[in-house]
Amino acid sequence: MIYSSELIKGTLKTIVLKLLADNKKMYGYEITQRVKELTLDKIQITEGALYPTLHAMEADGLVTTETEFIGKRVRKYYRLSPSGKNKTKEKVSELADFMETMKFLLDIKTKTV
Amino acid sequence: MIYSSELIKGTLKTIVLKLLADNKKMYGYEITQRVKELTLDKIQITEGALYPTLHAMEADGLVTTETEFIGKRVRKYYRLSPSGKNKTKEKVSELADFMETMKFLLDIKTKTV
DNA sequence: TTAGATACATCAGATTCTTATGTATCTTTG
DNA sequence: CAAAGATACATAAGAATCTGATGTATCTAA
Repeated sequence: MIYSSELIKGTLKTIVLKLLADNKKMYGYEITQRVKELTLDKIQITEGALYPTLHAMEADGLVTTETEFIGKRVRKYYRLSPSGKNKTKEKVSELADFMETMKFLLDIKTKTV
Repeated sequence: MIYSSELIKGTLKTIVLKLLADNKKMYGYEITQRVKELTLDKIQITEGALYPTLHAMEADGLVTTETEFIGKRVRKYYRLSPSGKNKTKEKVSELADFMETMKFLLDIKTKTV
């Protein structure tokens, strides 16, 4: 089962930030594979969604980049900046909080009508 | 604190379905207020987002509607259809599953680099 | 009487994802 | 060794969905 894409909307940035916080530096393709692997294929980040997001994060100063060559092939590594680290904390705790709220909403049993 | 709007994207439909499952019938404005109240103002559904969603759910046969007059003012009640009830189960369990996965992702401590 | 709440609805613009396309290299397999 | 598949980047048209504004109308409380 793969989660419907709407569900993943809004969490992509948080996922990427968290992965970068745990792994010092990662490149785009690696992020897509890592997420796929960690979630047993249930979350599949497409490159069309990821690359623009990474570029936006770079433009926002949340990450810095380093280009590395593996043979003749280029790899672009992303690394959290200090403000990216702060952003990660914010986003992760906001998502954790949000999930608590959603859990509460979904468990409501009391009929009010 | 109000959750960033991206976070709520993708869960709106599920929230509405679940509320309808717990409350037989509700009208649009009531849904916005109930969510606001249940989440202590942390989730605020705007009418611009809600009404198109309700209309789409009606077009999809997930809900039926009844119009009622309160004085001279109209109220449009929404009620789950049988397929809407099934959809609710699907959506709620998918979201619960997704949240488990996200929790796991956000808690990853093992550094792999 | 006037501001705020109740209650519906639509829509331009913004954001963000999907899907496809494009380029290029490396590796595995028949 | 040729072809397919994986690795790795990137962009872009179109779709979907939300924001924020606007519009209409009624009811209630100050």
